[in-house]
Amino acid sequence: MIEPVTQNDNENPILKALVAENLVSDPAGARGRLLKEAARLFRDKGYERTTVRDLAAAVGIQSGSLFHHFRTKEEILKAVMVETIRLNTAVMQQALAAADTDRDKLRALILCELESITGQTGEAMAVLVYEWRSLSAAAQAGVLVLRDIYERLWLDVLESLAAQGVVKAEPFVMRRMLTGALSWTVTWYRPNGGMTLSDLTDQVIAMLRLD
Amino acid sequence: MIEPVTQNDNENPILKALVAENLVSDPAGARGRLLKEAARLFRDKGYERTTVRDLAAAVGIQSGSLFHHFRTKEEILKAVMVETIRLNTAVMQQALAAADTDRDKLRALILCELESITGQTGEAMAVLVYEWRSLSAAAQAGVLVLRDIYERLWLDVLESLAAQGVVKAEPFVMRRMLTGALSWTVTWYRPNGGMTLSDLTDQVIAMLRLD
DNA sequence: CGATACCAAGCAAGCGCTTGGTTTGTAAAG
DNA sequence: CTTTACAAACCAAGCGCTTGCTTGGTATCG
Repeated sequence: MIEPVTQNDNENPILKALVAENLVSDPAGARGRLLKEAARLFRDKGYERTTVRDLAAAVGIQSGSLFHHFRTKEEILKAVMVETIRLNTAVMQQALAAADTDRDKLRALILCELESITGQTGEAMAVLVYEWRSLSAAAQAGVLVLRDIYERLWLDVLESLAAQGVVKAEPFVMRRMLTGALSWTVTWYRPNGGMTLSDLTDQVIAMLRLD
Repeated sequence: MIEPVTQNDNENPILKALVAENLVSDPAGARGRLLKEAARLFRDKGYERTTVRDLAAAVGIQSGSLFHHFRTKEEILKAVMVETIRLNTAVMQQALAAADTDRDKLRALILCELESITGQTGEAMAVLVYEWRSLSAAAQAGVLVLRDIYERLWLDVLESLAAQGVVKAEPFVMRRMLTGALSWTVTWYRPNGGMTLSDLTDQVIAMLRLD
């Protein structure tokens, strides 16, 4: 059996709410643990290089037993993406609500996305970005609906800043540039390198000359 | 035999010079044609999803015949990266020489990189960025030497702009952000979408508030 | 005539996934 | 409190296929 693990996702209330609504798998449960390990493996090695035997070994079961929980390997990838985007959308909405000005909101968005891409908890966001083409067209369509909601959060803030003249570039272009810039951090940023994610956020703000 | 193709890489003098020095394979020759097709396939489908049979079919030979030109599949990936970086370094150096101010130089760098990432001719730059982890550690080290030269071109300009107070972020952080932002365009930018690469460059400049 | 470029065939390994059967947790029935 | 029943979770084995790569032989050409 996939051993139940002592809850170290320390009581995140947002996560708990989503688990209660059955929108995200409990990370202490079998399915949740598998998805978490899958996210880490997919991020580190890529979807194609990760075998079902790797996935099974990561949670201590036989490869065939995986297919008791998921019908295909791709279904695992899709589940990682769907649950990740749900969690991060919820986290972001809360961070936005806590920010007053549009500038603060943009900073909150940047910090949130950095945390979800490079952080320990949300290793799956990078998967969502870089393994997109590994997903079949049919599965992509399903995830896209959720993704649009997420992107809306960004565009609303950027469009507001553009209306104020603070941002000069086209919001949708700028968002895509930021997507690339922030997700790319996963390849080079290391938390123990003397630079915190808050520092990194400040650097992005400085680059955009929004301070 | 890999059919020699009528030279449609229309007499690019930089390319010709590199071919003459044996630093880059002639795209009209067998090896060059293969590398070009490989770059396209790797960019579009990813290294892992591209099989040696795909590569062979793209140039009209049997899969086994590939190994007459390259010892392993990975050697093809490395060759694509090495030749790409050599070509793009040369192209960039020329573009830099033609620019007067540091602002103009940065604009030239951005436009060059966009062209090499999304353009028809240099489809391989995206491979260099996104298939990096598919390369073995040993091969990475070899390519890294060339990559450092390329990155130096960027850092020199950014450090100069930082010294002038035009750029507020740390140059090396900013370069990495730009790497991500620019390479990510390969996933969404389409040349026939009403936006030229020059327009896109302007958007980046506007985002950085350098106009 | 020798080197170069290729083909036809196929090997060993690894892939995603299936199968048939066993263990384990749960809960009602005796 | 035990027994019985059953579904969910898992294992051991392996199937069919694809993968990167090898081999032995054959054209082609200076």
